[in-house]
Amino acid sequence: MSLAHVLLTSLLEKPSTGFDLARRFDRSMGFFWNATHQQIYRELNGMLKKGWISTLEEQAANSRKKTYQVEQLGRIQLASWIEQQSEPAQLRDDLMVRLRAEAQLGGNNILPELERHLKLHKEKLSLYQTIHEKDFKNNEPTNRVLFIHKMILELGIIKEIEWIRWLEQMIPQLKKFEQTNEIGEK
Amino acid sequence: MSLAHVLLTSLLEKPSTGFDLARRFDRSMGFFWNATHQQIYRELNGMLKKGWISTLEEQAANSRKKTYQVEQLGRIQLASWIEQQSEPAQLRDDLMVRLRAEAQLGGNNILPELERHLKLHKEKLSLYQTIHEKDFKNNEPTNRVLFIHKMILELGIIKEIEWIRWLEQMIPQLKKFEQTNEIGEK
DNA sequence: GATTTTTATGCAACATATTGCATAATTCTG
DNA sequence: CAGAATTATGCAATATGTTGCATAAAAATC
Repeated sequence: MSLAHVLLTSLLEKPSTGFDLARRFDRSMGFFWNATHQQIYRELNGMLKKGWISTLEEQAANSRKKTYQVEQLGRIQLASWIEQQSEPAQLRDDLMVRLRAEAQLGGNNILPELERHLKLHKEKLSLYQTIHEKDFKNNEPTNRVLFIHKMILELGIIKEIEWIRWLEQMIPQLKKFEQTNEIGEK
Repeated sequence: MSLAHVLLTSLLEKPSTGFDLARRFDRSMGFFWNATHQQIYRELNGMLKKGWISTLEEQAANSRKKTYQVEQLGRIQLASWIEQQSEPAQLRDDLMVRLRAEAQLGGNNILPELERHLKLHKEKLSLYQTIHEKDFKNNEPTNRVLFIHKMILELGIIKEIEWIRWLEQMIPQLKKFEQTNEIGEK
């Protein structure tokens, strides 16, 4: 159960509302974890009941907005969770399944989807690069926390670059097979 | 629900038992999809009920072993599923969460885990490279199916290489921070 | 100032995944 | 050939994730 621990980490950085957290998942957080607002609200309520987090009292009474902060119990929980081992993230990549299925069944309808993904990866890369420029202009952060954040972001950037490179190799070669077929049919 | 479609694709390649399929997930299949034997058996039973697959009759009667094959309904299902769009796989990487959490809480206990992951990625790379050498000795497959299989495998290889490269950059730099701390404390 | 959009939270139902346990045939090993 | 390891399947309980819907305050737009 690490969604809870992602949220705890995020809340340690800055007390936030569920909505804020959801937004952060769409940005810097998003490339190593994702969650819908539903999951986030449910998890926040769960952690509140367990006493890992609490709401700030200073909220305007008429608003539904709730800002959460980490309690001592949450810190202890997070610290002990860090010690645990975990296996490398295992992929579940729909596009690869489709590619392999399409290879098996024949047809050549996968190209538009590959091109769509190429575009999406380029957009994501561009987003990460913008964040990188904004947050890490100066080359070598002396601060350990900043260094780790920088490295995590750079891993995200590398992954997007590799996707783009792979797709840009894949697409023209699949097109070649398509042409070969057309010629063959004539 | 694409586990079903992974299994269909796998069964199209070769009629298999649940156990066979589970084993294949640990190998070439594993880097773009994973599943426990539990999920696989449950899904196979589900697909059997829906008539997407059937068992081969020729089984020895006294054995519990069941070999499944794809039915016409399964083929149709798979073909129509291929047409659908899907978003790029979203990561959920425990190690990145731990890194960021540890950055936030302080401490420097994450190094052994990073080193363990480095070892695991090297092992996986080595496994993929063995498969690559075995299956794709000749450089350019003229067969479209083989070409796709080769490219998928190469994506897996690239990803492992990038992990290794990243971890090998990360580990010594974190060690430097550790040393700096020790000197600071003297 | 009425309407739309964005911010903000949540329930309920359903789908999918994980974990621990249980079972039994088959093959390997001493 | 007895015992251990591997092959082979599955139930039940729990945990986690997704989808569709509902609500309402606050801010922006017309």
